[in-house]
Amino acid sequence: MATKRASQVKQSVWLTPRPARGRRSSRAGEGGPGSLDREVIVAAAVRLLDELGEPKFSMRALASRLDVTPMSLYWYVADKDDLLELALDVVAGEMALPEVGDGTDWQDGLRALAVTWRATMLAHPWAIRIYGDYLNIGPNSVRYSARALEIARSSPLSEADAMAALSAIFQYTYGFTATEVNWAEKAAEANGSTDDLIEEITEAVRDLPGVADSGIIVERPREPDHLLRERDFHRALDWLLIGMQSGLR
Amino acid sequence: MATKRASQVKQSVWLTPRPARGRRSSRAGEGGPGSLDREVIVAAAVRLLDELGEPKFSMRALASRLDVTPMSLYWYVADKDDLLELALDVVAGEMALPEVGDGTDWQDGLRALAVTWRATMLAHPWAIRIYGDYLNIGPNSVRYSARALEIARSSPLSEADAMAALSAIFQYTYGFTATEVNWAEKAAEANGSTDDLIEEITEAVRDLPGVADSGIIVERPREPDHLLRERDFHRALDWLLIGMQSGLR
DNA sequence: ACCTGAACACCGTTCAAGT
DNA sequence: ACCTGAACACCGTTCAAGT
Repeated sequence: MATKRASQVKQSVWLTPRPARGRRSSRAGEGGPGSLDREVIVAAAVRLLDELGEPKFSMRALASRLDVTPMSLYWYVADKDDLLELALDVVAGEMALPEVGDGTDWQDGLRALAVTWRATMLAHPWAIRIYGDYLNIGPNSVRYSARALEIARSSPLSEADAMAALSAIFQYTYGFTATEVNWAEKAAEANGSTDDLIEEITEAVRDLPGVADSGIIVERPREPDHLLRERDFHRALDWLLIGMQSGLR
Repeated sequence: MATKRASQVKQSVWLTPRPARGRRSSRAGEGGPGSLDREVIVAAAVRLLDELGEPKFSMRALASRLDVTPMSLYWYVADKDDLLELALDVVAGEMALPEVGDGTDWQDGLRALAVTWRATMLAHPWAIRIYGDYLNIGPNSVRYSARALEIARSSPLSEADAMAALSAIFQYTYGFTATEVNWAEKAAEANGSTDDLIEEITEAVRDLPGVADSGIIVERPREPDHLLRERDFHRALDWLLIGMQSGLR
């Protein structure tokens, strides 16, 4: 990730689309070793990433999952970076595209864009970790971005404001979801729920130098974390949308 | 990162603070090999991370920079994770704390919190990449968080809204800055400015399948990127603050 | 055309040993 | 108390070789 060719903008698989190699789906659904294929490899990568998480995922682990030598993968993908970029676009393909136009409100549209993005990333926590390392211009990502553009432009906002609105919604959603995923992963490592972890951390932080002696009160929320999270996520979206609206007069 | 002890919540150096080992600053400013110290190591780590970036930083590289064997570092820090967590708190120490109370507006306070956080992270791009992997409860981080709490509570918002407001500001700022850093890093890899990169990508994306044939117009902004970024960053903060304000009546 | 084996240049970290 | 050397269990990727 981000450790790529040091020169031009070949920064993406999608900009130098070598054709997928391997048997071109002759007799579909054959299975078993030997039936390698770029799509098969990428699909297996997504599943293994879901299983192991990004830090434990490796080319070697993927190869052994597919019952081949690590190096055989390199017949189909240029390197690990390219494979991950392909995997990201598979994930992007899972995002439900919100409707646009006539009946639907642009504010509902923007919210729906945020909601589907978050849901998809929560389903593949590794994806949000590497998301920023790639351009995300695969067919599925592009489809999503195009719809996002349409929705933003269907609003009464100026072109500049519409673009800023899209960025704002997206960057907030990115930050929120990344934080969310990190807590979930920390909780999983501690073999507990996010609530347990928050409880423990809150206790511990209370006794920290600089906290105990200052006047700050550190309270843990009295509400289950996932409910609070849901509410807070939408509350900030409300705030953003209200703010956007307000500029219209 | 995130590859830690699989059991309890010893998830942070700060929760199990082994005393820093090494000569306790006898005759300060001695320099040269042999004058190892936890602080010296962490400071060197920050500098090397600034220089190399996170992906190229390694315990071995740090050791060779300090003219010692890799393993000598492990006398002072438990592992790489702990070292990075310590480095992150050094960075947190660079954040300017906004004033709170009487004279100053809570909205200006929240904005200042976002601005200083972003500025600090832009100065140490590696920091934002690993930020989410740690609890960030070192003394400097805690000082910042405490001030953030004070500012939020100085607002007329309800306790719940004040907490949600803080999250919203922070998560938006995190998302915005992370995106910003990623673009800057991609530009650096391509040996060009962010503007050049955006230009090239925009051109390339235009010709992509699914873009060319659809009706979407992909235009590049007519304004230098850093200006646009500054404006957009603050515009979304405006929107959030307007939204928060609006709930008060 | 597709896959393998050996090898290279890396990692973080262990352990026992040196001073 | 502090530092080292050798070794282990990993990485991604090269290259030449097999079929």
